[in-house]
Amino acid sequence: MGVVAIDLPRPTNAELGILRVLWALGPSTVRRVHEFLQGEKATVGYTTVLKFLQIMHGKGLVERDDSERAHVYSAQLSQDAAQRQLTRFLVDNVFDGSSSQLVMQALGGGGRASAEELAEIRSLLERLEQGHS
Amino acid sequence: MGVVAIDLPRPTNAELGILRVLWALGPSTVRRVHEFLQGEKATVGYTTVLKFLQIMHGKGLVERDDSERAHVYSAQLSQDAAQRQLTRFLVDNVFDGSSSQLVMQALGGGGRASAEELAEIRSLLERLEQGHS
DNA sequence: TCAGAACTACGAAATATTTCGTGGAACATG
DNA sequence: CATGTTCCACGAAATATTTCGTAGTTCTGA
Repeated sequence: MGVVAIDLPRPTNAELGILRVLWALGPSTVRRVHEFLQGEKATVGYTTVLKFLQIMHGKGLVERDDSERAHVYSAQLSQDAAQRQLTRFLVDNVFDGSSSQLVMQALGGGGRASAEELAEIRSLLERLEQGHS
Repeated sequence: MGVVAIDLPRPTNAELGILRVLWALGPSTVRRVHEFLQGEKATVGYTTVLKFLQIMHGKGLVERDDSERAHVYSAQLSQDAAQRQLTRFLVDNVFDGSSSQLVMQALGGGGRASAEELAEIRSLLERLEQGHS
């Protein structure tokens, strides 16, 4: 189905934009999401945000608590899961299946990584090298 | 422009599918691209591939040599550039701007990475740690 | 030469995505 | 209670993406 070898349906750009807000704020009303978006750069109408949330709810990307008049939405697709899915997508379709190529790219590419982060990566690396005895 | 903070226009899924073939084969005719795609899984018509190549040429994603009857297309967006762009997109929009989080994900996540690749990563890591003195 | 094969260009249908506006219900308050 | 505000549902326009089919041209081989 489709030219690209893909199974999992990636969130669209706009959906990602909404999810980012939900990940940052936690469960939120439409108004909160909308206000957050104003604060950034996007000029997007209130009902646009509402509509997206409704669509995403239909797709199962967000949960809805409609016990109050102002419905509260929360991400159903966790940030962690999205990270896994999209990283896999990138590896499979742009990095010839080589996750270490992606690592090289992410580490090298103008990357700002603190000493702490580098240490964390190193420790993970050492654990992996252990398993490679 | 749009809810997601993005400037660079990502290639669409189908476009990525075509680019992958061009990256793998190098400059190719429509027929070669189409045949390669058959070999995989996709069931896609010849004129569909042709149309995509034309559209992508219009967008500047591929180059066209039409000196022969069978035009030869080649990726204008290099695999390397696509890797940079999409990695940045992922970092910015899904990893809160933290490329090392992406590294952790790519390294950890079910990753198969050979000993050689790990060594390469380690060496890059050490170079980065140098710069952090 | 002439039928078929190989190509390109183009139109257009079918979806998917993105974006609001309108209408009506629920709520707050002077 | 009258009226302005807040909120949701829904319709629908504008665009973008994905996919072919048809028409017309050029080439090839019997």
